[in-house]
Amino acid sequence: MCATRIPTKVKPGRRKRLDPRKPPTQSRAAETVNAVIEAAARILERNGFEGYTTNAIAERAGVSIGSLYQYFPGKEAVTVALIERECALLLADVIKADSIVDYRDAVNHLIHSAVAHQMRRPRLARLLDLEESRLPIRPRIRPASDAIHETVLRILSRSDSPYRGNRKEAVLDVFAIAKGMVDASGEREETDAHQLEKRVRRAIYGYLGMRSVR
Amino acid sequence: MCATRIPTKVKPGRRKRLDPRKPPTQSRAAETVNAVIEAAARILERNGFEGYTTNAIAERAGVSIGSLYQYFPGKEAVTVALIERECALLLADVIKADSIVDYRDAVNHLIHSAVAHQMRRPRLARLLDLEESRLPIRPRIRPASDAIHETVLRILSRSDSPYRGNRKEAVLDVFAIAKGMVDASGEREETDAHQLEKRVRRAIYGYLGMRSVR
DNA sequence: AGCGCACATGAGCTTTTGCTCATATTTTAG
DNA sequence: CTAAAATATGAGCAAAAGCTCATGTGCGCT
Repeated sequence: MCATRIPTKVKPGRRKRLDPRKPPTQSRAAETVNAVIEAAARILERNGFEGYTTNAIAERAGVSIGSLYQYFPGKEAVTVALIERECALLLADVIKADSIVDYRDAVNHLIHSAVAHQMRRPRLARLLDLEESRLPIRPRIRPASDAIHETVLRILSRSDSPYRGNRKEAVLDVFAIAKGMVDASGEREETDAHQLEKRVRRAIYGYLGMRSVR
Repeated sequence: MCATRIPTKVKPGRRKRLDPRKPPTQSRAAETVNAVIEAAARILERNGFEGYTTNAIAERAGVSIGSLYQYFPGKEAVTVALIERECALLLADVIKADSIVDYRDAVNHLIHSAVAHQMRRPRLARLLDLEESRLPIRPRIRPASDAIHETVLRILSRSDSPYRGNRKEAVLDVFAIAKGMVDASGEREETDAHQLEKRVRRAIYGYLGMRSVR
């Protein structure tokens, strides 16, 4: 019963929240949240952006659409959560470079992390990169993203680094090179990570002015 | 009068055409087509994907929505036409590398073309790159795209090229490097093309095993 | 002049998709 | 055991966007 629906007036200027609505407190709620995020990942992997809708995500997750919206204010929030998750995974690996003493080995580890991360779920990684640059989502993803950048910056700033240029710029460029090559490789469905890694090393060594080892 | 609308049954499997519907024969029609393409470019440049709709494109072009659909079977077809146009522009510049005798100069020209192309309308170029990899549009864009790749391949295959690896692979990698760096640079709204060009050269020289000039 | 075809128009229909809310179920706490 | 809080459900609304078609206008040709 009850009255007809009051039209939802949304002021055009109003920004949509991208953070989860309620932090889940019970474990079943946490499961729901995870199921939703993983479902989103699987849909992206299988069908790309085609059919990447909230209803489809909820269905695939085996939860109702209402539940999805209980924890995420909108579709983009799900994507952001997914990006955060993947980003955290990458960070966990990247950060190990700090404990590698040899400069060259540390750089190699960074490159390896990037390539391995993209090769784990290539299509997903590539599509998330696209989404990340398409949406102005930055704020929410920043923490993890910044931590990664800072790690790379730390490596490039070591006393035994031969690099003498603008280091912050170098971090961004190195990222751009790796991302560019690795995404392109994923797009044409290459599978040989080792082979790709060698090529990325060539480009980055060249950029950083490091001599290649024969 | 006449019956109620017969619901347009579209089989899910049916592919949508991406090529223009009718080739315009009169000059006013050609003008319409151009206006639509340029309107699409301007909307992408100004507002990004937000509001990039067929209705908006038609309105901005100063033509009716019906006219748009007379020449383009759908929104994506407009995007494809726009990409083709930009791609042709790039090709026209890239192809000049063939007549540059010195190998290093030729490579530099290629890099310069790529950077200049992206700097001309940075946001547009970047968004089109995104669309290009997001949509499975390849078939229509292939001709121009292939011609560009072949030019690069020709340069890398010259007898005085020191590069000894898999050349087709190198073409793709060089593209990936340039595109990655240049898109990233556009994203953070850099404006110094010359500066960027130098950095791209470092990476590509490194990849190709060319010595940098001091 | 006048016929025919290319071109142009835009109201409005269909589809798609994001999202809400009234209600039901489960869990936790006292 | 019971009440309250957390969680789950899904029919269905609203908005946005894609697209059609009946109709009108202008251009070229004989």
